Amino acid sequence: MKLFGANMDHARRFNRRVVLETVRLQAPLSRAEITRATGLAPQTISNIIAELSEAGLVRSVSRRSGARGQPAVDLDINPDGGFTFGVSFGHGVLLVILTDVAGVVRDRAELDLASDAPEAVLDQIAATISAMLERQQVARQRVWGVGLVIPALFQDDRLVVLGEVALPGWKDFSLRQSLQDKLGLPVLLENDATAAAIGERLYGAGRTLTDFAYIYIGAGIGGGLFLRGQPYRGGYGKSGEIGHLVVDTGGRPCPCGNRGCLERYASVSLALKALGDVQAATVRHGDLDRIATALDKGDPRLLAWLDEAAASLRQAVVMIENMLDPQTVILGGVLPRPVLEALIARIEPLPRSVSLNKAADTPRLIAAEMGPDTPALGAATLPVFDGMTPELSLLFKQGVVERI
Amino acid sequence: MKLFGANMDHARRFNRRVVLETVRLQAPLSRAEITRATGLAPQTISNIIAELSEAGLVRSVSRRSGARGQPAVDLDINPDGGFTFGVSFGHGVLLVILTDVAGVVRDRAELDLASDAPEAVLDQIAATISAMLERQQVARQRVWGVGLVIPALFQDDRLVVLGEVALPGWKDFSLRQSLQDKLGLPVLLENDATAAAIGERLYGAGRTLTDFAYIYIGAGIGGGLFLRGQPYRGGYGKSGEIGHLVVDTGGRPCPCGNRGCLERYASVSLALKALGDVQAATVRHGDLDRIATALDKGDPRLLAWLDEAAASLRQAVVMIENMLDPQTVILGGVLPRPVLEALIARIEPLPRSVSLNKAADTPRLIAAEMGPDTPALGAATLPVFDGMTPELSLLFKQGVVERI
DNA sequence: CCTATTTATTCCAATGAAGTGATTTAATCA
DNA sequence: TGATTAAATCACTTCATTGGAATAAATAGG
Repeated sequence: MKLFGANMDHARRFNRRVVLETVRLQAPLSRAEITRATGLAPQTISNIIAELSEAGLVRSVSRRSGARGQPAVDLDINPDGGFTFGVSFGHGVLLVILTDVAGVVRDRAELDLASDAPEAVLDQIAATISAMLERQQVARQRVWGVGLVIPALFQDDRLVVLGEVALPGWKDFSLRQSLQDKLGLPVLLENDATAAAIGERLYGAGRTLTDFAYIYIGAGIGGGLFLRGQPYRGGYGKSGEIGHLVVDTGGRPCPCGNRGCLERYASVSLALKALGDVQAATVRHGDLDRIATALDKGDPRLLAWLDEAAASLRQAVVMIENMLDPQTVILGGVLPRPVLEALIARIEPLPRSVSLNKAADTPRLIAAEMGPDTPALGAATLPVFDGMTPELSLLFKQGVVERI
Repeated sequence: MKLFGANMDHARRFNRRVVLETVRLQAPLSRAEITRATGLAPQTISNIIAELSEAGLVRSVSRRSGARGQPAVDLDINPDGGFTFGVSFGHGVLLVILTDVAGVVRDRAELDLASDAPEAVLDQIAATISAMLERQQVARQRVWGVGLVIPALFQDDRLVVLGEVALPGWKDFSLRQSLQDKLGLPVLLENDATAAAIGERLYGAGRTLTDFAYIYIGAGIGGGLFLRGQPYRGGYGKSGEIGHLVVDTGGRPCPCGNRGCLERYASVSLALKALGDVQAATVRHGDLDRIATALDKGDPRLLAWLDEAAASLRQAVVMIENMLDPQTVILGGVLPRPVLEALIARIEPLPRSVSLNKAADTPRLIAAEMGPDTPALGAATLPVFDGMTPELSLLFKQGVVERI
């Protein structure tokens, strides 16, 4: 265990990020307001804003009026200040999106995978990214980085397989480094649930939260944790494997070796199976539409799945609450919004837990705000998070994305 | 959500703590070694050590020899640099211990509570502390603070009651502030499990760990989390309520309203009940001896309890692992060491979880190193932790204990 | 035994970050 | 129109870390 000391340069970078994050979360706001929010001196804020404007990350939007005194100049994040790519990949579909640092999607491409081999996939990603940059007239040096999301767990950039084997040939492939070398851009790798949690934190239901758990419903079930304002990845980078929380002692057997795991009751694969899909291990966009339609029509097979999924998720939510006492639990994933809401309606009311007597203004369970593109959107937020979020300990190890 | 900026003074205090913590964990070591460990310049370390020696927190112990070059001067923490009190209180017994900053117990007193009223208890604590200071010839200004541990959860220094009501009259009493005013010393309040986790982190099985979960077996079951090198208290300060993790769906009813909670299978109260104790809601020291004796004699009633407790704890450990992927899980509490070890032996082998394929050098489940005095020992470490541990975010809000 | 080498530590001045206090700017209020 | 209020900036100060040179004290080798 090594503890690093801080110097002025660390403090400097830390403060730029504090200011940037404050602007991002509370824009529009003035220099004077940033001063009050951060506790830094007005002069310091003035200097930092000058630098951030110079770098094109922050812009002046308007003068305020109506109050006494010199009118405040409102600032916000300059959307053209930077761009990121989000790549989600899994189950035969490759989704690439281009967003700006304000979180607006600028371009989007959905492709069928030509091959399952790692090298071929990376080539396809690289080609798509180049084409998008060309089409949108974005210079490569204005791209902060590329987020890559895969529905799996990692340790040191390599896949870790817990239950069934998903992707043969990928296990010992250093995905992140290979793509980074190929693109000449910073690449960040994350599992789907954590990426989704980061996305919700930056632009969605978690904007103002520091501590929450994200339950990701995809082909399987994943969990992303945000604790003390930072994603929590655990001692070895594999936290949030809530799909294997036991919600029914002695219940259905799971490939992980235990019985009654959450994933055996609440995944999209199971919804598809309930709807009569034989090959439900993979989830494609059309499948999600079918689920939405089934809900619309009140298909009893889907309703039965909903009930079962809700019952098991209810258990999981209470476990998460009792263990972590989060501000809230966010339920999300690839499910269409109406299905998600139907699910939440069935999960409630929640049983007693430590979260019971908390302030009433935060509900215990809320729906994620990003839609079915969540994995790619979450991926796209990774470089923004890496380059914007203030966390001293991260500044000690030179981060992947450094823009200020 | 408010983000604070850093200034030179923050960096300064942060660095003193980094150095102090490095010395604490790796002593004996030289200035040059601290330089390499922290990444700070040799001159900086020299200055900081000069200051810390001046303040009496660090001392030179010896010159090293045998190697080339100017011999290094070994440093370590000066035990006389400061003192703390640990007070644990619950179930009719008050335990007060005096320790130095190196973690050595200097004095100890076990008292029966004269009364259950808050004011009377605080008076008794204050009197005991004054007597100890007198007896050990320790000046009050050399005391960093007092840690107070109660087997309950808090929110803003007030008790929060989840299931049964434990202490009538205490619910709306501002314990910490009252005792602090009475003593004229910084007082820190914590629940038993979190305090025990902090204690293990500073002086016990968690010395070199940054991420672990502590399962506290007392009258009930509590959990303390240590994440990213800091205790994790959750969004509202009530994390770690693992006694109410459901380990047996539809199992025994629990006062919390659910069924099959861990606490219904694995607490010391239940062990006592199994041994025929009718009034098992409270646990006294004699009770623990009885449990140890029962194990010694192979009492089948205790063995049955051990098996049941082990089965439910096994579930809980796997849940914790899958949710948090900690470096390890520490099992501790008030149980005598042989009983704790018998329990661990019965919990193993652990089922599959994300922790399965981690580096083999860290076992998945280990026993706590502090004995039955754990609550008070943990309490005593609270001021040390507060005054020594480097965490920038804590420095923003003026901490309770400030010694450097 | 003496000198070169190695390593730890300290002296002194430089750097560069935030902070301070006075000043300027630009609005509303009366 | 002048007083008041608040935002933002200018010129200068403060101070913790840093960098480079110097010093101290041991071992290694001839």
